[in-house]
Amino acid sequence: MLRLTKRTEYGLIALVHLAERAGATPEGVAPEVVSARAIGDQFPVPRRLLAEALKALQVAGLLESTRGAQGGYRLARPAEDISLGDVVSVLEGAPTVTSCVGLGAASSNGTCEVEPVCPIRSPLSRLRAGIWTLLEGVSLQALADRTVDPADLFSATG
Amino acid sequence: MLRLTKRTEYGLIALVHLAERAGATPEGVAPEVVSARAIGDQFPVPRRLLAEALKALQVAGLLESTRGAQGGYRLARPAEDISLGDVVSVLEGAPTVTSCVGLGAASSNGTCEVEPVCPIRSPLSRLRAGIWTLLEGVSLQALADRTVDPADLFSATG
DNA sequence: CGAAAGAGCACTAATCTACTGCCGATTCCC
DNA sequence: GGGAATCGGCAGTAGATTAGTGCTCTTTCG
Repeated sequence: MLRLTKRTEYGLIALVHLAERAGATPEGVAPEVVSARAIGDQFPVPRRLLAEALKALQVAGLLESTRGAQGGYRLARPAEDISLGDVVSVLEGAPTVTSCVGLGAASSNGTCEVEPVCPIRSPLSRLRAGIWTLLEGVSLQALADRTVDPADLFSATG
Repeated sequence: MLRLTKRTEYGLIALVHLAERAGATPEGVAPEVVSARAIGDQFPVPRRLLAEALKALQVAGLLESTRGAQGGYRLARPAEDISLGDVVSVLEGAPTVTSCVGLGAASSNGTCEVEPVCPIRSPLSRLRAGIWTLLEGVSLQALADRTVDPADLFSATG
């Protein structure tokens, strides 16, 4: 129901946390490597799930991981260069906003132009596409900035 | 996964259809009453589910229904005055973007200010709130207008 | 009265979600 | 070198949500 999964939530919490830590770093290569355990201790999130989310983000290239003792995660890129679209697509799976999806078997063959139904171009698909575009435009940094009103997240800066 | 249910899709399809029909009407009290069956015949949607969506929309006051033969549905308000937020909240259920939801049992009591975790104000909650605000700003009319690029749905006019 | 069309009600199958546990591979610290 | 911390990989379970279908009742037009 227009909801994001816990997995995304956990990942987002971790990312925001990392973003703040990274921000505190003077410069250089972000020595702030935070372990999954550390995050799990700070927030009431199941460690295993958190670890999964982090792993997924690492595989996707949004996070860099350091193994072994003293290891942990850190942002692979500055928070400004990570869009919510990136994060959500990794954590929630593919957007499924390709072209004409949404009407089930009838339009699953890919040829949508001759589809007698396609004139409507599934409103929901358009909606999803719109939302998705928005997510692309908002950076992790903006989300992490708690001084920003959620309502303004997508409007002005992004 | 950030997805809207089929139910919403069906409802949206119906609404868009009705909006177009209503637009064709010269003026007055929209004689264009369309039956669920008629819609079901035009689009590859399960009639039962479509009917459920329509019923829900009627109960919520977005649609008006006429029973008996020759009956059907029509928009209770002009398409410009129906926001996607209205539609989605009816079809998908409550937004769940009240205040501090999203962290499960820990913050389910309502008192969130003393919550030791709340400093982060669950990123996902903020995200949801943002998306929701957007939905409020887009009218059914805008969605129905197929000349509008999905990417622009939320930006300019709304 | 009969047909059309909106309500109301219950049930099933499939998918997704959330969570948990255990062990192997790495790497730092002592 | 050994111990401990941490990431990484793999399997499985219980619950919730979603999608879909059928049948009957009530209302209303013709």
